[in-house]
Amino acid sequence: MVNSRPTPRTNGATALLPALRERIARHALPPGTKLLENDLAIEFGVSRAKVRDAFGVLEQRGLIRRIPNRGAEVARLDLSQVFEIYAVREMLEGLCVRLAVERAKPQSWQDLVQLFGRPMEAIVKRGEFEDYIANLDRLRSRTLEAAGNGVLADMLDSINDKTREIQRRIIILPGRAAEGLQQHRAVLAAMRKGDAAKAEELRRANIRNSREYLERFQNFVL
Amino acid sequence: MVNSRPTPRTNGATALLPALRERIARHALPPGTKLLENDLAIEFGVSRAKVRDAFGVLEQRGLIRRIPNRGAEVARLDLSQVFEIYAVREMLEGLCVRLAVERAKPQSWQDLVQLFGRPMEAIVKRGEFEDYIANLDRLRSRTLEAAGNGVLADMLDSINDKTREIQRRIIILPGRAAEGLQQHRAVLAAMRKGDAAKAEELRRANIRNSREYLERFQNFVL
DNA sequence: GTAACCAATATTGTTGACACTTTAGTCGAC
DNA sequence: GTCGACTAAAGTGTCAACAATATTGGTTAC
Repeated sequence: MVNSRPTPRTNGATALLPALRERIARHALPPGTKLLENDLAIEFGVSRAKVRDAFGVLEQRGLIRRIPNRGAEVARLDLSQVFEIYAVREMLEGLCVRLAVERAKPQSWQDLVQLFGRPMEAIVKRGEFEDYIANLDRLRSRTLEAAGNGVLADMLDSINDKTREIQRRIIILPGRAAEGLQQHRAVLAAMRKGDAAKAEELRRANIRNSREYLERFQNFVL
Repeated sequence: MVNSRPTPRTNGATALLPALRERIARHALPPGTKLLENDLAIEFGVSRAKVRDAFGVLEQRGLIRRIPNRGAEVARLDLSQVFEIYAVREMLEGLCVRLAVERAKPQSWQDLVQLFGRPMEAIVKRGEFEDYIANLDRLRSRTLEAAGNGVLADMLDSINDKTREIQRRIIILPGRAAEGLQQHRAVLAAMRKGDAAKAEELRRANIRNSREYLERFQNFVL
């Protein structure tokens, strides 16, 4: 049994897919959870066929695994897959930042530069990880938007779904948030100056660094 | 009506999805072609539901476009999307070559170095584009395999499906095959020496160059 | 006590019928 | 002759019943 709330009364049909994506990404449905077509159909008030359709999409995105006649379960990422993702992510996030800098006016980053100054420092000091992550997402989505590349956006989205929870666990590792903040500041400084190449390299270094934390603390994170 | 052969007597159910992918990628089904669920169900000897499932996957991969109640048609790539793909492709193919060089023994590329010497030169001279492309695919799949990154492989596969036909048209542009061959040789030389960084940069330059051809001859290609 | 079997149940897979939407064509008013 | 409303046809979307497969729990033989 997955979840016995009667219904989270949003419009079921439309909400099904995004809702599942969300739950899987945040590990509200942790890896290995069996997904029963009937239960979900009832919970969301849709037919089983629709649930099946949604499963198809989720499988394609690599969020669930389906075994014929045995149903679907939330996909488990093993360490090697995570590292594979990191290698790709480093390239794509770097590209994203570079494109964003090339296409947007340097002063358009000013508000983010400021946000990542004192306010973020305070957030890190107080250990307010939720706010930290929310601001990181803000930076991320602003950059993606400025990059103006839909294909890239799709790929990064897909990667993000799979590693959101892992990123959260890395952020709360000792010293990581503070170190990450320094790096994001450096990236933003380069963006603010309009130095696309430098911003790209700094962003890549930032992701490599995050990856190193994962490597060091992998037992804790996975 | 899409195709009225009674059945291409492979096992329908299994063959449906790859077959459609193939036909779309080679423009056997050109962009804009309407795909009728019933016709395909009959042609492949499967139920409409299966066709629908396959459509779901194809839509997710960006190969077809579905409009509610109006059916599915082969997706049209406009120029801006193609350039978006090229930006991503440059990064990912570069990564792919770098990983391959880092993980494989340098001498493992020897046979490809030789293939891309005299034999390929002769192929280019004679304008045997099919063979040229076949060998390019060989290089490509060897590199992907050596890179050993499944996530990357999926993404490049997906990109390839969408741009296979365009790449073919670029290759037959005046001078492109010869120029491309020089570049691939340079990449392979770096790979053979085990110089991952150089191989990556050369591969990226190769793709940028291909992109420039597209830019220059876009009216002919699209 | 354990292992092998079997029946009962739960779950997924498939099918066909039906409802809804769009499209194309026809007829008639102006 | 042209425009619009109506009708018929074609195609997609939905659902519920049915079939096939896997799982569970209990029973028996050893």
